[in-house]
Amino acid sequence: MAVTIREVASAAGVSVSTVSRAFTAPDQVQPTTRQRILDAAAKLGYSPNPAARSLRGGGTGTLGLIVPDIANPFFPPIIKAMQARARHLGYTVLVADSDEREADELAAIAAVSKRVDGLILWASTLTEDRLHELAGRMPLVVVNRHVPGIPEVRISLSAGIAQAAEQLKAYGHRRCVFINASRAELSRGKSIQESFEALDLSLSELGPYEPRFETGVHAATLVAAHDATAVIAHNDLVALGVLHQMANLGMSVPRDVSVIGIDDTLLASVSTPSLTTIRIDPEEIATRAGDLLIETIASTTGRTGQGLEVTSPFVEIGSRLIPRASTGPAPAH
Amino acid sequence: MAVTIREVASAAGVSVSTVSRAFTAPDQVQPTTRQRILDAAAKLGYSPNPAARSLRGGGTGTLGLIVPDIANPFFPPIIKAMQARARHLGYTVLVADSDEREADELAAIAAVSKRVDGLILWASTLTEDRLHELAGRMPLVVVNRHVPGIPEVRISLSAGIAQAAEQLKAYGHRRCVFINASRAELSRGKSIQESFEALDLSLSELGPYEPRFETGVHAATLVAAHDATAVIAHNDLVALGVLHQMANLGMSVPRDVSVIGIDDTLLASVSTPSLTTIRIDPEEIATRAGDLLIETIASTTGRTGQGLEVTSPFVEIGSRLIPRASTGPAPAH
DNA sequence: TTGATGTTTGCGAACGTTCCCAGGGCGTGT
DNA sequence: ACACGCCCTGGGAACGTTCGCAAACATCAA
Repeated sequence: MAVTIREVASAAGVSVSTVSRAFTAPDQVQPTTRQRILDAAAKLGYSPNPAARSLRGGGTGTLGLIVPDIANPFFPPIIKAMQARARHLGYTVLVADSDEREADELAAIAAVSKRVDGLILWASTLTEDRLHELAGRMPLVVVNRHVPGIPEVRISLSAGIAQAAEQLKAYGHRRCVFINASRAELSRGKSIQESFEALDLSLSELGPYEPRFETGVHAATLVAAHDATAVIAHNDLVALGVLHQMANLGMSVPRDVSVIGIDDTLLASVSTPSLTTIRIDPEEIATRAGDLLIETIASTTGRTGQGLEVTSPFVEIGSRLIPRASTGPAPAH
Repeated sequence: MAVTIREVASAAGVSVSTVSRAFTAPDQVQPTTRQRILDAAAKLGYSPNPAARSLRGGGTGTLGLIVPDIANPFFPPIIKAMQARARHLGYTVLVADSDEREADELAAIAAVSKRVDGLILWASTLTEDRLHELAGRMPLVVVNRHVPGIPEVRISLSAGIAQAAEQLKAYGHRRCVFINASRAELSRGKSIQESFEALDLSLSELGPYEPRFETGVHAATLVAAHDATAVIAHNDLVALGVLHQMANLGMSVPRDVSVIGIDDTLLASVSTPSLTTIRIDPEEIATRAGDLLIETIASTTGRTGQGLEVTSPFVEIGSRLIPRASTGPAPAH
């Protein structure tokens, strides 16, 4: 069996209370006693039982993260970064995915909710009412979703898009196409439309389609029909579909057409040609979302998050263009 | 506060024991009573507190999975599949990564070990002694690692490699290159060497390098020097590096040279040209590893895994060739 | 009718921890 | 010398659940 606090106590010749304090409130116990306890604990290989701790009411020390799809290459770096951040703050992260179906999301929430101190819901499919109800039951942070009264992290593409528009403009492009493959109501199209208009670039929108490779393949064949010389895709995966089909059609990227992705996933850096894309920094978003949740937890428990400065319950993450080889000067004519 | 078993008990007019049994041993309680309890529980929104459960000694209902790198595109589909399998069997999965460093792996193990019923260690960096010690303390399954006496899942590439060799042979290739980018002692090279020899194909080995995109880029320039017409890379990522550099060198794939990857990650299916690769089925490996762990847990606890047939503590996962567009006939001469 | 057997239920201890409360020791100001 | 306060420590209840034990009741054979 695992070694308990009691064994450490008798080994150190103190009571269990003192051992407990030696770990949770080190300054309330005399340094010499404390050292004796720590030594005994180390020798016995003691570490506190999280189940007992959380039963007593101390929280679980775990954050829940529910993303649409773990296998979507956009998320793994975020998960990884959040793990790192959370561990640094003494938390563990429990990840699950919703497959973008409400039923699965509810199942995932049910599976993790009792094991975590709070939940980060990424692009939740739940109704606003349900989210409010959930937020009443436990600390909640939503990402890529706006629900009044619930702490939120939002990804803003506008900076990256503006940079993309600038680059295309500078390269002499005039007519562009946006491939909309968003299944959610919040399309990236509106923001793009505005940025391009501001620079006097014509932009046609294709779709909406599903955010799949084949969508890019399909849409690529339509680009020529729009007489466009640049394509901006809903994400890197779709952009790769475009790249693929352009090659099939005997067109050269970026000589004949420029292609821009969104997300800066691994895909973008290893494609041929490498993909110019709009980057959303996974570390930043993971850190901000994690911190926001911990802060929300702290404010409900009263227990203070260790050294986190107070932030607004609304956080915006920026983006920027990562120029690579898939964009270049517009063809002469 | 959350609703407890006591409230359900008084609502249903029975004792807490009976409520507990209604959930954990349904056949020990009279059907009518049981129904009354279930109704009350549903109305109150009761669900058992996992912390209390595991404190009492019932296990945590969680499996730990430690992989080298969550962001490596090979793992997300495996994680996803294991989550699905585990949930189906009433378990949750807690994932962490080791970054292939012993210190980080130990930290990850420390962080999760008290919260899980057992651990799956993927390509562990730990010494055999440490692993044995760990296995003595909790149920353990290792993947891609052989330690006598510890349940193991091994990935066998031989079938896929044989198919690859066959295909290259049939396409008339004679001289091939293998890019070794394994940091572990167990290189994929030996198995490959054997398969190719068996078909009378010449195989030169490059490396060992790090398993990175740039490795492929670098190695590609060496292929011509070996007078080879086919490349088999340590994994898809390295293969994409080869593809990338071949394009830079003005060589066409598969016209001038054929390229084969390993793993069949998302990368392989969306590259241009799409990548012929050796597939390891993520669902199979996740299922087998998960089941093996649950079984190991059951055999130590005495608690029987729900309806899993007994398997040997050694499981081998096969592989097969996924032919795509990066392989083709050898150049005429 | 009686004893044996089986089914359904309740009581209460135990899991490992935290934290409130109280008590003892010691220094300080009067 | 006394009272007061502070620092350090120990005792013990509580968290929500499971499970061994035994009581209550029904069934059935002799």
